[in-house]
Amino acid sequence: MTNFNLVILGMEYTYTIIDQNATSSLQLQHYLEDYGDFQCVAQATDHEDGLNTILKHHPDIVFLNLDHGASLYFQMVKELHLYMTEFPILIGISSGKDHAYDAIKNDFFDYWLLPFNEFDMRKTLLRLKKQLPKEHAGTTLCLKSYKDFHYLDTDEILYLKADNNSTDFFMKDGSTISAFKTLKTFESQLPKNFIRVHQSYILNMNYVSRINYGKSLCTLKTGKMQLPFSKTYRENIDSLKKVLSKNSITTLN
Amino acid sequence: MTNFNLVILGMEYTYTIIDQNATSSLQLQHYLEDYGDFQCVAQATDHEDGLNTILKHHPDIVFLNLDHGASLYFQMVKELHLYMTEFPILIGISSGKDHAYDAIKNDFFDYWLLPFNEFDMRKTLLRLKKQLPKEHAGTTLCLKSYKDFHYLDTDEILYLKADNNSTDFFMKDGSTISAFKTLKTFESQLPKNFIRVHQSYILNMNYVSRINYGKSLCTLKTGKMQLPFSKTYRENIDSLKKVLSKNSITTLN
DNA sequence: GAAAAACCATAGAATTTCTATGGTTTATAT
DNA sequence: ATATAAACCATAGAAATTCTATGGTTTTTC
Repeated sequence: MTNFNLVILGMEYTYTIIDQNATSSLQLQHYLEDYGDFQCVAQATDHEDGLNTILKHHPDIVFLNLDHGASLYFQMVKELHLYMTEFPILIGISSGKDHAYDAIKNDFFDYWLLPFNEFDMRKTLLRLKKQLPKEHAGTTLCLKSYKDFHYLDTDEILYLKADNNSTDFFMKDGSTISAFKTLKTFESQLPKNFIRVHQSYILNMNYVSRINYGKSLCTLKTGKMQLPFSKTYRENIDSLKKVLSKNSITTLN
Repeated sequence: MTNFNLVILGMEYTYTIIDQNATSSLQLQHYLEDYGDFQCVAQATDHEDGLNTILKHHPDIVFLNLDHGASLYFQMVKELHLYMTEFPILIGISSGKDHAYDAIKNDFFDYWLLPFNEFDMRKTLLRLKKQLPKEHAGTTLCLKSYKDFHYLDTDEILYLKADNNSTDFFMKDGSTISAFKTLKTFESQLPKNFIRVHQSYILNMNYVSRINYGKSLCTLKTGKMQLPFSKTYRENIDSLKKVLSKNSITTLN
């Protein structure tokens, strides 16, 4: 079910627009760009070019302007089934409702009336996200020992500390859990909001409230605990800063 | 994703019809009855009753006649979202195409024009089956020993023979594979086309070409091999006969 | 650049999974 | 119905896997 495109590009949906009208095509592109989460992989202006484009790029979504030669487009959609198993999501675009019936018959996901209406578009895209929930990054980690399976919600982990061969998990509720594996092994297993900042520490970005470059310390939201970071992992600290800055207004000097 | 109804009733889809018109409702019911795989769990004649019915029975599919008070039905569909997570498949029915646009906007799966057209209906139902493929009964069996995982396509298994604590699998290609488990354990693990016919045998119905009640023997298609069945498993032999007869013309005396 | 700590390979301990045995129950077939 | 045969079950020891401690090596810290 999960599309290759979605996997390698993270959470983004890829799409293709098939539209004779360059203006509406561009409008749509701009909107989707603003919206985020969508990436244009190709465009086409007629059904033949469109078929080729879809087969070449396997987009997650195909937008079709049905105003000119609708029947050819519907034919194209039927032909697509000959070649594809993972079928793209189809969204029709038209200045009238005349093609709505054929659209539903051809398994279209939605139908937009021109001129574009941001409200309608937003509704469709939200419905799409609801229906195709992207792998919300394995948010649970399993520590197993023999027949014991310990499932941790990674959102509950504040940070990890290396202790020779084993690793201690420090949880939000104050508990600590030990696992007999090196910190390095968890570096690759944990979701990307976990970053290594020190020889002995991996921390959950979601709990960092402060980065002090002078003292080389990160402060956590919970209990104002302080953890060191070091030169080796400077790049990770920078990306941490970038993520944190994204959602805040920086008070500069 | 798998609906509770679907699980306990095997492969059948449950449905509800909401239709003021008793005639079309009955027509639809009859068609679905003939088609098989569909089971009516309730009916309603208006949007209020319909809402209640859907929430009570959680049908897999809801058929809606939109000819009278379409807007009320669309409102009902919107309200449904407040209460349900596993949303039913919606199929609109109408004498005209006027509601097709609203239907697609409300996430309808399909839209049928009255009078009913068997071809259209069949197409929709096949599309539905394609999209919601029922658990096609784990057709592959895994024999594991330590870190060795041996996957068998159950379609390749002719029969199983007990050998004290272990079980021998006799395959289509002539090979035999041993597993250290009793025949009984496989009785429950294998798909339902496997039946126990003897203290020492389980066989794949798909390879049975003959049942001889006089000699208490089953003959297999491959190599004309003969396996005994016994009194204890007489009921299973009868259901085997029933299945085989279903797809053949019996020459009676 | 010295000290500390993570990392890695390995070997023995802990645990689980598998197979053989004998006794018990159930099924077969005359 | 009954003697015979074979599946079934529990169990115990064997085999395989998984885990943890040790010491040596490499990397990191300050």
